[in-house]
Amino acid sequence: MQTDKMSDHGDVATTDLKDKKKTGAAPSKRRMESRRKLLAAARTLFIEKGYHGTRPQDISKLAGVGHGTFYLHFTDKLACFLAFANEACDELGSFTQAHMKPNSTPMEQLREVIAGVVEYSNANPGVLSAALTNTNVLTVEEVKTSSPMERWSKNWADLIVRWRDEGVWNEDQDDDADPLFIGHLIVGAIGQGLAYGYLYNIESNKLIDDITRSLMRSMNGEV
Amino acid sequence: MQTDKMSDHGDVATTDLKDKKKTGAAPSKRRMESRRKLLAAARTLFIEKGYHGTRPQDISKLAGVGHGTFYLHFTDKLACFLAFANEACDELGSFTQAHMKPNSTPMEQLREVIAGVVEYSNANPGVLSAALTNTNVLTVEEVKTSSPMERWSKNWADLIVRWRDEGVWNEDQDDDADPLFIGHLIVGAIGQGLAYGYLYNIESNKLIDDITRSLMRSMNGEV
DNA sequence: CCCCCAAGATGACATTTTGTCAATTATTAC
DNA sequence: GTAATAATTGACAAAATGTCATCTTGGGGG
Repeated sequence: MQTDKMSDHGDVATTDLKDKKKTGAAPSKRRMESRRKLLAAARTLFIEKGYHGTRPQDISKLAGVGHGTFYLHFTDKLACFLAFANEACDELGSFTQAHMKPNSTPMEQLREVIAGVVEYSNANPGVLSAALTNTNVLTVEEVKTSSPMERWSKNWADLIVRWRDEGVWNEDQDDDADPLFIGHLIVGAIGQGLAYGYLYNIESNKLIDDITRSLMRSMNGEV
Repeated sequence: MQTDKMSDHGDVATTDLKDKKKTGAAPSKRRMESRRKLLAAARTLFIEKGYHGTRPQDISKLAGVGHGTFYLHFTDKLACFLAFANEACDELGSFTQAHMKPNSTPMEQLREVIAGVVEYSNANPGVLSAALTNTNVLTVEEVKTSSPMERWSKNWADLIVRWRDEGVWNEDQDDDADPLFIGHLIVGAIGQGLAYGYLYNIESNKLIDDITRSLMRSMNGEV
């Protein structure tokens, strides 16, 4: 620990299986099951106790596997946290994807996606506020462009491009901002918007409406 | 460690002097100097290595004080991190305050504040991305309403109220959203906006313009 | 069905990190 | 200058992290 070897927490967006030689051997069922239990336990504990308050020990115990097994799957607590955050980000992505209604106005589509986020957040309390975070706090080594928030921003950027292609925007604009930039703004705003809603106990529908309206305006769409 | 005593990381927004009996005795000059050195070292290391990669040991050594001194000032690494984050938040507050030009339009004022944030961020690389973070990741015990981002959101809410009082907004609105809500959105958007600017090397003036324009729109002001 | 063996899991142990406190040094009040 | 108090220190104790020799499991071949 604290040795100066270049650490390898960057294997995040893909599999996170710690070792996995170049041999394309499929990970066995048994191995995958251990990993699944560990990640489930990690999720519970990171949400309940935070990063600081959670020990690899506790994760193994809750997962019902031996202590050493933890280190077969993750190099350390940080790698485990990043795996958790990425898993949550993917889950959120699929969940909101399923909320898309293809043939509607951008306003309605936007509202649907945000409703999806809020619904996911209600169904999985604490997950987003723990996972959808700037992982810079924890480490500066991670490949920044594959952090969960960064990936989610890209999803939004894609959506915005699609909307623009469909020509549904106001046209009196000379300043089409970079979709990726807008994506970042949206992600930041949603993250804080959810935090606000949670902290001050805002009713879901009001929260969805307010976030939708503000974002719609910031993108210069029709409200 | 991991004992079940109720831990006390909540003394954050105020002094963070770990003990400080009820006697209103002023902290001695010597004590304050130790604390200052510790916080300076903590800032350097948290930015350089992240939370995970920084040990209390390292902070004491870099600060040039004995190892035990660290624990005289902070209960643990988490308390130290929160003190750092709060200090940075206050610094940012003062810095942007100084950027306010009283007799100008909201648009100009908004731009000035954002320019202040960007300037601060350039002058103090890494500080905001480390400090202006959702501290939920690290701990769930902190009194949420006094987290750095929460406090910054309140500053923004005050500003928005002032602007509204001055009657500079569009009036064709039936939906004046809660200023505190807008404050949160702004803080989230700025945080991610800065991350974007840093990650993709956006020129400062363009970044300031883009953030300003988007936020102005989201608040339904004149662009 | 049973034997074999390699992937996987385990937990005792070694290492590293965190936290405490009796002893020491600096500061302040008189 | 001296006594009383505040602050610091680092050796040591407690706890967490990480390793690895050994054991277990499950699936393929006979």
